[in-house]
Amino acid sequence: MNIRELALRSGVSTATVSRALNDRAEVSEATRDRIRRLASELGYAPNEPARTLVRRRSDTIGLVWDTGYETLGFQHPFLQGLLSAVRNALSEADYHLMLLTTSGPGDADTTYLQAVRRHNLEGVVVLGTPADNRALRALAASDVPCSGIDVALSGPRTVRVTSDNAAGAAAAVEHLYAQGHRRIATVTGPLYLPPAAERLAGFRQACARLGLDVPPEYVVTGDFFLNSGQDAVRTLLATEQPPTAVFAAGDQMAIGALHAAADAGLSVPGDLAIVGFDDIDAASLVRPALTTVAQDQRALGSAAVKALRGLLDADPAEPAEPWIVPTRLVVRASSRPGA
Amino acid sequence: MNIRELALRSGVSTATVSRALNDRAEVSEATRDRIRRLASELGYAPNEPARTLVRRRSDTIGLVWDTGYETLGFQHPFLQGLLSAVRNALSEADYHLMLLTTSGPGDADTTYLQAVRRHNLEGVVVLGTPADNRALRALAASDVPCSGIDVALSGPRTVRVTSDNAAGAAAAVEHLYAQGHRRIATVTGPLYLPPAAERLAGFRQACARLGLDVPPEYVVTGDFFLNSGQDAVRTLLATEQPPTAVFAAGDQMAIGALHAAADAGLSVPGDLAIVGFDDIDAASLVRPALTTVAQDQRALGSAAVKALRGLLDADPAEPAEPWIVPTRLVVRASSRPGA
DNA sequence: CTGAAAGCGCTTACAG
DNA sequence: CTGAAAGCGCTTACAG
Repeated sequence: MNIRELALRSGVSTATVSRALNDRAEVSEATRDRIRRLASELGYAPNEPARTLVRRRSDTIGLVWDTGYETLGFQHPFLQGLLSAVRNALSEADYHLMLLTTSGPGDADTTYLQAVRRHNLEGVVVLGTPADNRALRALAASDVPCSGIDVALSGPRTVRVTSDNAAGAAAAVEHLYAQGHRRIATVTGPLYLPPAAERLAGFRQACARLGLDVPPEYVVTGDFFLNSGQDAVRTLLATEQPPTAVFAAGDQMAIGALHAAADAGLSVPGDLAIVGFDDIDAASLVRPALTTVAQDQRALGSAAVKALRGLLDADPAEPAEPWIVPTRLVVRASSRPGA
Repeated sequence: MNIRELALRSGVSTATVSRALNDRAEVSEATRDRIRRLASELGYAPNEPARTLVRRRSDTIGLVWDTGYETLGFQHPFLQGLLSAVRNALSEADYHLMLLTTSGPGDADTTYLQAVRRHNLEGVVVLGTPADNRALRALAASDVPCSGIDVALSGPRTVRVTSDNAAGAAAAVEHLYAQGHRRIATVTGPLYLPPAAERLAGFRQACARLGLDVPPEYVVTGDFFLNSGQDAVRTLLATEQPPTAVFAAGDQMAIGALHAAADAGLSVPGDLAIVGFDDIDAASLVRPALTTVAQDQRALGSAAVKALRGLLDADPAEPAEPWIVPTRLVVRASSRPGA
């Protein structure tokens, strides 16, 4: 069933069918309704490749989801929910979604860009990928609109979407302060990563605002993985004036902190309160359940899509402002004295 | 840059360019090499929609990833890794991947099927979706080849890919037996789900083989979520002859079991050994770290792709055999006495 | 081994 | 408001 058959059956030309189906103003209401009814009766579905060919646009967005082959390094703890959110936001905006890959470990040079050209993709959303790969750099440097969630893409038509890391960290500190804590330490992520740096900045600002002293030994650098959190808290507990609360800039590190506290015979939150960041699945599974700064995956996904659409309409000359998405503090047992 | 320009620059016809780029036998080696070199110099990328239009095939596979809008119910604990695996396997086989959605909560009738027709998709991989939705049923019932990972699709050209649940459960029992346990209980998933039923069957078979008695109260039905595991173990510990080991058919339930043991003042694995299934992230984050039957996500992904390709070539009349992927027991502290 | 031509299924000026 | 015609960028019999 193609448009010609449908035209024959409706007794009009293919041009009229096309106009009816695409809701063009020129077609009379009666004809339009008749054709549409017939189309859905016959189960007619327009051939998208043909439409793309002639319209020179595909209504399709590409998705870069990780660095291809075997990079385990830094992975978003919640890529899954993020992907759903992006998918939903995109389909609400009537876009299709194509998953992009670099074909293999080696030749990953302009593969993303090639895919974009080949399929007439209108833009790309980049999720939780280390930005240091050639294919991605080439893509960002091109004129293809790219929206990166927690990825700082550098290029003429790129935009970054991120949680409000600073405000989230500050909320964690304020919460601990409200519980009576005055000696609050932090375990950071690798500071060359923007989210890690921003969370630390938010931590410092909040402490300053509240008049809390942050001795240098209260800031320990981790790597977002469990062991680094455990080591960091071990170190913190060995200081002369150990903290009574720790803000870990990622949930895995916070869980490591939980383990270190247990190893030291400390009760959480009684002897040491702990707050994480992200709200990964494990945060609500461990014991005590982890208080954490939750990222709003759905909002991130829809912001990424909105940001991308902004890019599509915008003047390419003007750099796009980053989109900052609010976080939400989820208080659980690891910081709640009453628990 | 399109094929006409490239043809002009190479001094041959578009037909010859097409043949060279598609590696047809009729073209002379010299011409082919010259054209290919020029193409990559000029950064020529063929227009896929145009190719799809004329070839009537898109080299693209669709992916159904969940039931669209807001179904939280049963979610694969590791959809993320699975998706990467499918993506990699597909791109190795030179297929592109399109993410499919039902447009919204209501009108999800033939949306998947429509998308397949519109985009000329050659098949669909279905991941961790409750199969009880109309769009998916319509898709499975059609002549579109569908490969479901842990989803039993019913239709003429469908195939199921799944972990070897029975063998995995049996391996868990054998491991516990080898540690000296003779009173082993299980917490199952909802038994209308094939994986849950198969894990229980494997558990029973292994017990029978080893001559272990399984009193009825040693089989408790859960729902794959944490609380049900916790409740189940509470119940088990209240029996006259409490088990010394528990096999939980999912990691979340196993973590719940850990909590129940802790609540009862029991040490794990000393007083109660616990083994889970899946190897979700949290399994290695909790304490004691969880012994579990790991599903091989990469193998599942590539099996899904192979199964789908098998379907593409196969005689539609013959029902496809399910693909069964081996699991791997990951021994951690929750069952290792020495730990 | 190569080229001229037809055609894949649509959309969109252009003319009426 | 509608139709005839051109054309989007490719591939593939067909002829040579």
